[in-house]
Amino acid sequence: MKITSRQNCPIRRATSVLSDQWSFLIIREFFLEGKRRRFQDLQSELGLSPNTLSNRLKRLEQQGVIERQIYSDHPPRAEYVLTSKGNALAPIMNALYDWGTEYPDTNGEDRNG
Amino acid sequence: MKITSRQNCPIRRATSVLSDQWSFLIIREFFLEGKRRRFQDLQSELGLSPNTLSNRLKRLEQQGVIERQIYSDHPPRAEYVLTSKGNALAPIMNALYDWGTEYPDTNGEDRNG
DNA sequence: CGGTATCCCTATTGATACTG
DNA sequence: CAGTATCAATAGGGATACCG
Repeated sequence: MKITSRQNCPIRRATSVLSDQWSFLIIREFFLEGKRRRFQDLQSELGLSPNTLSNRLKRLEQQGVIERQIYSDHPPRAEYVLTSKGNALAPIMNALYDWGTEYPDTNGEDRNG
Repeated sequence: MKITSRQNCPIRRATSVLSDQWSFLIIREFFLEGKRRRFQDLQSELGLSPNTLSNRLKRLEQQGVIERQIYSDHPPRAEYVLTSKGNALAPIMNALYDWGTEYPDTNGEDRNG
């Protein structure tokens, strides 16, 4: 890692996308549960309210991490998939996984999920 | 990555520590600027208010990621260093760095720093 | 220098109800 | 099913002043 400038730092850019809990946890679901996730899947898996999930998904879509595919069926069906940019998060998720495995003792408060 | 349970997931544990922007960016400073960081160094480098920095440092210390060393000099001197647990974050930071380098185009709003 | 104490603003989140 | 609308609670964070 050869960071030379704090301005425009790659880590900063990365964490500006992954700035909050939900973004990480939503992306985790794609690696955990499968390539294609539906709105209600994510909601029940993560236990968040629909408006929060909607906001996070919109942001992630804007950032090019996930892609939304909507089918006008009845009932309607929406599927979210990782883009190549989203799939490229795998090393980060793996690194987080490894670290969380090696140091399981965080006194961080736990939520449902 | 073989996640079997959403409960007690290592990624969840990791992100509960690295839940916010500042934690990542504070830790980044240790890898960027050096092993030992002082309060004022971090504050001027990151451009945050002292109370916010104080809160983040306390939490990171509680979580065992950094260690606080206080010297009762005049003027007083405090130094923060990464613990082994904190140093073990290097792969995560590297992965974030790589991803942020490969995908520099996030429309995430930028701050100072 | 290394913080703490206030005050205040904003974003995030949950809860709930509702729509196409 | 896949969201949107609304209201309320909370935490994160900035600005500023102050203390040992």
